[in-house]
Amino acid sequence: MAKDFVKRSENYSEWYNELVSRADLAENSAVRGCMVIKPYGYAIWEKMQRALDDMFKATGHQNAYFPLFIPKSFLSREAEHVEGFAKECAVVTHHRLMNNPDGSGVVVDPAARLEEELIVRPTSETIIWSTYKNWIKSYRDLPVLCNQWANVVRWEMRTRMFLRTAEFLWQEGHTAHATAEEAVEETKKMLEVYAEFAEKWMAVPVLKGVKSPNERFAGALDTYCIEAMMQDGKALQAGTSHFLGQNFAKAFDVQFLNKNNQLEYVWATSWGVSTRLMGALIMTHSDDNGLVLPPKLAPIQVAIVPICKNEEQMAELDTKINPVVDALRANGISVKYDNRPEYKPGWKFNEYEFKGVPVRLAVGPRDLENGTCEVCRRDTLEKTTVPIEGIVAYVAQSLEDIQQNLFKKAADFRAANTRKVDTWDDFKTEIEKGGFLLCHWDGTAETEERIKEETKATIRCIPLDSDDEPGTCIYSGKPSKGRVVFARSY
RNA sequence: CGGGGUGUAGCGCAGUUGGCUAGCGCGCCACGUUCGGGACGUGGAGGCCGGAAGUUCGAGUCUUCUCACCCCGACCA
Repeated sequence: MAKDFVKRSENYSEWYNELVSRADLAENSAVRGCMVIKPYGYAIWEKMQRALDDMFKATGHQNAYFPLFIPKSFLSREAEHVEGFAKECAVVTHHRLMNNPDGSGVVVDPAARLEEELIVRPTSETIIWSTYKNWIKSYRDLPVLCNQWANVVRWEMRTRMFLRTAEFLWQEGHTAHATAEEAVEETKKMLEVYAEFAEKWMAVPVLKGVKSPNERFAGALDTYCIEAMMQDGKALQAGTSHFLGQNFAKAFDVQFLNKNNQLEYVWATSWGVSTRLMGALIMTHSDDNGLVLPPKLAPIQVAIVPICKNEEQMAELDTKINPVVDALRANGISVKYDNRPEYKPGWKFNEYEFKGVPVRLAVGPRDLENGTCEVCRRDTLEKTTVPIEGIVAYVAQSLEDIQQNLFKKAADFRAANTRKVDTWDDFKTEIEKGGFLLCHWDGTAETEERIKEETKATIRCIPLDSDDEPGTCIYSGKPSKGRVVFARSY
């Protein structure tokens, strides 16, 4: 049991903050709104990166890198785009400091003012499309399928660890295509990649859908998204994939000659997921005993705790356990054998439990006699004593079971908190309970806006796999083509 | 930018109507006993009381100014 750890039911956001800091994932930095991602948290991010990067490569993408700074004039080339980001940009105005004449440290040298200010990228469409102009002349140059792993800055008012920080890490894919159809296909393909990653790796069930015009990315024709449900019933946008049409090609004059020797503007997509996924991961699985990690993303999959009274016993345990460590590692399982004498077993149990290590093995004198070891699963906290002989297979199976079980638990939770609502009165009471509400909507921005004002709920997405029949809008009573997903969100 | 709040040891806090040597818990260091669910004892280290100015014999405490951070609203992956 975690000591002095607030329960989810008591104060969900405090639980989240405490968890992030006590599990050693991240901490606040000296810079407002910016966090330090600690080694354990970063190790999880690296595992996510690795899996995603492999998937991007497998779908034909290459990594590249574009500058952190964007000339101010670039940002304003696409009207909607600048409109969407202008209010949250960090701006570089000078390039030199000087000693303060009064002797108190350094000040900005007024003589070093930049001719044109530079924006710290909030996203890279503009700098990338200004580059693509040089890369693309002919249909033979297409498609361009690039991704970059980068940091971006959005000067947010209210920040929260991983969920919304002023600087965050992400990947952004930027592709260029000869036809609209191909670009749309790319947009959807990457949404599928994100959904697969979320479900297979993170064990987070997601809803695939398209955003209403209101919630669309600034400069996109269509924004596809995956939406996850957190344990407090709120929605979290976990990834987006945008069909940008020819907006950026026109803004940066990127044209190509097609097979008929005619000039055409290039079609674009962009897609991204960020360190926000860490927030999704934490809030989907973790419990009142701390972090719970799906085995596929756990930096340590198995922690082994020896139990002994003295050095001789420890030496004996070492000789028994080291082969087990080797055997597990030979099977691709990441193991931490924690034989530090400074910490007691009970302390270690709590430590690895709080950090979400999926499987813990404990081996003590009792086990030495019986040729067994104790296996404890983090998801269920069940303990079983098993023969040490078949331990590798047993652990491998447990890791798989945990991965499945976490997904199933999350999927069941989502199912239990998703419901159809048909009247406005019901809507107002149901939204207070949290979760996803499937409702008819008349398709207008006005209705969406009203509902948001009155209930703080927004349309999370229009589900892609909706087979719902037409109905009438929950708010206006006007005709609706199908149900959309309403929820309060992060 | 509005409304509310907090700055005292690494972290969490106490500190009375101004009063003499600024405390407590956790953590940290040393030694010993412990070790199957966060051990215990003894000893120890650690402070510009956010910053500046003022009132006073005397300021962590009162006044003014300032800075930073947190919470609630408008913005968002």
